[in-house]
Amino acid sequence: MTSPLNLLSQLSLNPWFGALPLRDRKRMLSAADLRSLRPGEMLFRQGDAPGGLYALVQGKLKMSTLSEDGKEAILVVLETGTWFGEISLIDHQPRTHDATALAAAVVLVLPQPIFNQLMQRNGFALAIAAMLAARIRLLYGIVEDATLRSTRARIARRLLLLAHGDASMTPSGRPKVQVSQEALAMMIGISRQTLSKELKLLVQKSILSLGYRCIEILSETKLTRYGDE
Amino acid sequence: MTSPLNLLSQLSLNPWFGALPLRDRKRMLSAADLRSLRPGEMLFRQGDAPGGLYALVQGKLKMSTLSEDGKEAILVVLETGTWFGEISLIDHQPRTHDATALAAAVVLVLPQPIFNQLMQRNGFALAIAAMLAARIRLLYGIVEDATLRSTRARIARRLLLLAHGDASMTPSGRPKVQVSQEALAMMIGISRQTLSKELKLLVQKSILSLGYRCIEILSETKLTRYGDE
DNA sequence: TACAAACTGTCAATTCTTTTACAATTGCGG
DNA sequence: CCGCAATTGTAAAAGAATTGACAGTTTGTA
Repeated sequence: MTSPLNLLSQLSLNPWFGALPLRDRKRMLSAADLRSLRPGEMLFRQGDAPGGLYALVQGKLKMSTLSEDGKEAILVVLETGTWFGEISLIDHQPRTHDATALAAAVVLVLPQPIFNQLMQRNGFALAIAAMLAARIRLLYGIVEDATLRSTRARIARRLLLLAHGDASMTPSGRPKVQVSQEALAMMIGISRQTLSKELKLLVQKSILSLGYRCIEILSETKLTRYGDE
Repeated sequence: MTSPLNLLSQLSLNPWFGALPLRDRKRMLSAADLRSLRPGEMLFRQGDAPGGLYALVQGKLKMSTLSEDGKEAILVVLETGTWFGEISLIDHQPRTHDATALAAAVVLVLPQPIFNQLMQRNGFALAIAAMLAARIRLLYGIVEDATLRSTRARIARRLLLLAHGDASMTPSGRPKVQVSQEALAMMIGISRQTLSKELKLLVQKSILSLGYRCIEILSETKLTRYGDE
């Protein structure tokens, strides 16, 4: 399952990693270590010193921050294949978020020195720049949603975002978002109750169907329209 | 005022640009054109094809997006010396925001081909990566504020953010934020009336003093405490 | 200098969210 | 397979923000 060869092909499914020259990819895998996390275990905390570049090999990780008064904001839930943690490596500043395993997880850890070496190669630096640009576009979208869209529209848009980032599909081919309503509410920045009410509304319109820790999108088309206000 | 030499020293006040090797800085300036904008004129629009890398030489620019129903969200108001517009150059995707001159402005335009050439040099690519990382940290902060802080705290924090990005100081050395309340409200994502009420409250506590299109911060310390909820 | 346009202050009515509280359901570990 | 912990559904009361409306203020400019 985690033999070097399978790992290479599995991680290469990620478009960013897959587009790197084979040489770089092999170099990264051979220099990296695997680390297992139990559910609830933290990979790093906000404020920690940078430790390395990570790839999520198995399981789910949430990136979140806590406010002084104990409220939690979830920035994103990472899916298998995602690379993350590069910001701290680039600017040598503390980690911006807590990274916590939601389920048993395995991450690949590329030590900082190796990352620094790779960054000396211009092709790799350009690839990292492209990754950063993608992150920024994503964040622009989130900021835009937060500042000028209604709660209703933000729910729809976040669901679509999760559906795309998330590979898990139902047998019927419909996207299934596997997050608790509580966590989803924390991503959007609203209360669980408000979210619950809005979701019910979407169920009535047969745009969604709800399960335990799981939201199935029945009609992406309708949901998109819903997200346009 | 805009002679090549003055331009170099003026733009070098910006930490990012100032840290580039002199050779790169000269190369950039000699390859770039100046462009003047009248108040209200747009440098580019959301959805436009990438045109170049920009530096604001004089005046003020706002970066904003419009929603379908006509509401405007201002991401940021750029101050003199800021470089911007790099995302589209990196990922070759359309511009993410509208860029509009708030006052008569002058921008430096570095054509895309020159930018691409520079990116071939690893030192420059690393500098761009650092710039992107800084953008991402800023955005993380904005997202965090939007999702888990009260309106009150967000106002305080955004004022502090503007005060730092903004070089304009009063004779007494206190930071003065020169933005209309309407624009500030659009950045935070609240209505002008709500903002006005909160600002008055801050005036009563002698943390701020208000003028026409201008907010003076009397006590950064108190304002910071206020922003911590 | 007088006028128009842009900006600010304030209020009441309305809409939207959170909070608090509790019942019902689901899933997993022993 | 039973029970506990996590999750979801719902409702009423309280709290906040938006909307719409209008008066007062400042600025620049004709």
